[in-house]
Amino acid sequence: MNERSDYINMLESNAVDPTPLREAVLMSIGEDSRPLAAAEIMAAVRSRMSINKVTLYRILDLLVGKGLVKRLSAGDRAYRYGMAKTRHHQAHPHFVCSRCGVMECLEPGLFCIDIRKFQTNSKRIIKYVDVRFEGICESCIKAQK
Amino acid sequence: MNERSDYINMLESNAVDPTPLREAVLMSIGEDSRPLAAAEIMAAVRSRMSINKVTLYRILDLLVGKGLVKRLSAGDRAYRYGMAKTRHHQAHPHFVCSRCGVMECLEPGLFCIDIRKFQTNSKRIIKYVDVRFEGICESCIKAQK
DNA sequence: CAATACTTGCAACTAAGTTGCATATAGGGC
DNA sequence: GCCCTATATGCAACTTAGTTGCAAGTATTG
Repeated sequence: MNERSDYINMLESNAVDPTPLREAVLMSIGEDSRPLAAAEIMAAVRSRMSINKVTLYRILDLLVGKGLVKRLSAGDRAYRYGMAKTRHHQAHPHFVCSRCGVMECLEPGLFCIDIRKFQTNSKRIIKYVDVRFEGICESCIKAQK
Repeated sequence: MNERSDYINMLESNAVDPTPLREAVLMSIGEDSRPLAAAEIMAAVRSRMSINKVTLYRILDLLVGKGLVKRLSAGDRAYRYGMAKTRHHQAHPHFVCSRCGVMECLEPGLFCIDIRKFQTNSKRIIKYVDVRFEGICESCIKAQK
């Protein structure tokens, strides 16, 4: 999807020192079409270099804090991390397979929710909406045939 | 909301032996307007009787398995448990406060998602849709003033 | 080159939930 | 009533995913 230099750029333009590990973490997330669990990111980074899990979690926290990465909940107990929405990357619903736990992105705009509508008749402040579909993914359907 | 006997009835009509602990767990969930975390259910039950955490989790698994209770994800690492949808209890979106973590139910029908629409242009089997709003709850807004 | 700040690693810890196994407790059959 | 089996509960130890404290390494800056 992107050049290495694009990731370095993203880091720098968010005032994050682009260390090799940070670059590798961001790239692992950015190069995958699906949001990944920390363990998957760890495996991806470790295929190229060595990283400690604490460092990984701290880099993830940093990237989430800087708004580069979005922390998603998959309905199980492990977060998934995906690239945050940018000009080229709209908000979209996600799908989680209840058999294998994989998370996939669905097309944006399949439906849109107007947060302001809720805002008016609510005493709460609403910031995000998260739409998650659950079911069986394509490869699990194939596998059981 | 309900009589004790209603909960016993629910259990029996789902072929679950209505032991005092199961009844207390189901009642704790049913009498609260919000879906509760396991720790909250534990506290509620323990105010009346003694229960071990393993027993609680096993009862929760059983009730979820029998379709009496729904396991919800709040975006943090603890599940919430709420009464499953019945004739009198429609599916509805939830709200989670990102400050205190409380989960609340929103009115059903504020928007409806047609699962079949997704089904047609998807190679996946979709079973549920989960809509979760995130923001600041009323009492946290008051607290900061 | 020393002082300081930032980054990474290691070990130990935490929260939420799970597993294995032992001990109740409840019904059936005789 | 007593034995046998099935189900329910409890206790301890374990697991997973993530966090904290602190030490050591690296970089930057005056």
